[in-house]
Amino acid sequence: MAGTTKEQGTEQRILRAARKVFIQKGMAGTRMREVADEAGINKALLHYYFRDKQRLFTGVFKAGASEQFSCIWGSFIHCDTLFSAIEAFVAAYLDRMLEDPLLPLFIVNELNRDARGLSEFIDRGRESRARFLRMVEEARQRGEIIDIQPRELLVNIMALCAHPFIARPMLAHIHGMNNEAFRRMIQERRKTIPEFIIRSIRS
Amino acid sequence: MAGTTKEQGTEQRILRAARKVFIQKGMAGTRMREVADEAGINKALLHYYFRDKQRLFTGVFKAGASEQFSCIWGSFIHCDTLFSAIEAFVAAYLDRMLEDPLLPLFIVNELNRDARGLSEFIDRGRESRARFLRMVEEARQRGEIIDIQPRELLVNIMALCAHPFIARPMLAHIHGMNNEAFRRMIQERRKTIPEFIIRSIRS
DNA sequence: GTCTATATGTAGATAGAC
DNA sequence: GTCTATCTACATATAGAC
Repeated sequence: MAGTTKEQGTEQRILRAARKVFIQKGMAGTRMREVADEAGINKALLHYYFRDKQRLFTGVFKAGASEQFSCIWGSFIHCDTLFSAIEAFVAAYLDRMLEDPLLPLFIVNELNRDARGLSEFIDRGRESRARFLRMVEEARQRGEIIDIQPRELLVNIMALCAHPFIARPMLAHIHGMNNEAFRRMIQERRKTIPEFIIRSIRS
Repeated sequence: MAGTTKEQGTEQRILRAARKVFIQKGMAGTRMREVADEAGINKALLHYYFRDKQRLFTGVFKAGASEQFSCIWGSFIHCDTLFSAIEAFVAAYLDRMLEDPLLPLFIVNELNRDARGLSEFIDRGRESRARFLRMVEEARQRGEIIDIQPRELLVNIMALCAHPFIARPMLAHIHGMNNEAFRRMIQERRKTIPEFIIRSIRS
C-alpha cells in the first residue's frame, strides 16, 4: 500500500525547497547549492531527482504552482452576479497571495524572461476568464454598468490586487510599513478594492 | 571648452549598454560580457571605468534612471485641483514608461532583491508625494471626494499605471497582443485610468 | 585608454564509492 | 538513494603590453 513515499519523501522536500528559493531569487539568482542546503541534502541528489536546473524549475510548477491559478480563477464559479464575482475573485486572490507574497512578482518576472515556460500555467484559468468577460459584457448590455471594455476592467482588477505584492518593498519604504502593517493593508483591501471598482463601473 | 567628451564618450556608451542589459536581464541575469559586447568594447574596459559589476550597476542609476522619477513626480507640480493632478500624473507616468517599458518590472525586481540600493532613488519624489497626499486629504475635507485614505488612493493609481507594463507578457499572452496593440492599449489608458479613478472617488 | 592574456572563484553537472 | 570528490565551463576581475 505505502511504498513510494518514505518518511516525507525526498523528492517532495526538494520541491518545497526549490519552490521557496526559486520564488525568492528567481531562476537566474537561484543557486543549486542553496536549494540543496534548504532541502537538507547535497547538490548531487538534486541532479539525481531532476536532471538539471531547468527541469527542477519546471518540476516546481508541475507540482503545485499551477493549482493556485485554478483556485483563484475558480473562486467565482458559483457567483451569479458580476459584483459578487468581483468580490469573490478579489478575496480569493488576496487570501492566496498572502500565503505566498512573493509569488506575483516571481511569476511576472519569469514570464518576462521566458514566456513559453509558463504559458500552459496561465492557460489554467482560461475558461473562467472567458466566463468573467461574458459576465461583464452581459451586465453592460443590461445597463447595470457603464460602457467599459471587459478586458480593461479585468486588467484593472488584476492591477489593484497584484500590485501591492509586486511593489511591496517600495510601499514598505515609502509608507514605513512592517510585515504586520502590510497584512492589515491587504486585509482592508479585500473590502476596499471591490468597493473602489464597483463605484467606478456602476451605472 | 570641449575636452572631457570624445566622439561620444566611452563611459556614456558603457552606461547606455549597461542600462539596456541590466533592465532587460536584472542584476543576477546580466553578464559583464554581454554589456561589453553591447557597448562594442571588451570586458577589461568595463572594469577600467567602473571597478566592478556592483559599481557599474549603481552607476547606471546615478547617471539617469533617477531623473525619471523626478520627471514623473514633478508632473503635477502646477496642478491646482486633485483631478487635474491625477490626469497629469497618469499621463506622465504612461508616457515615460512607453519609452522604457521594462523599467517598472526592473525597479520592483531589484528593489525586492536589495532595498537599500535604490532607496535614495525612490526618495526623489518624496516631497511631491507628500504634496499629493495633502491634496487628497484637502479634497476629502472639502467634500469633493468620498472618504478614502490618501495612501490607498495613491497605491491604486500606481497599480493601474504600472501593472500593464509589469504584467505585459501575461497580457500579451492572454489577449494575444503584439507591440502595436500594447501601445494602443496604453494610449487609451491615458484617458480611461483617470476616468476610472475619478468616477470612483467623486462624491 | 584600450587591448590580450590570465588569474581566481564558483556555478552546474558527473563519476563512482558506499 | 545518498554521499564525497571532481570535472568542465564560465563569470568576475586583474596584470601587463601597447
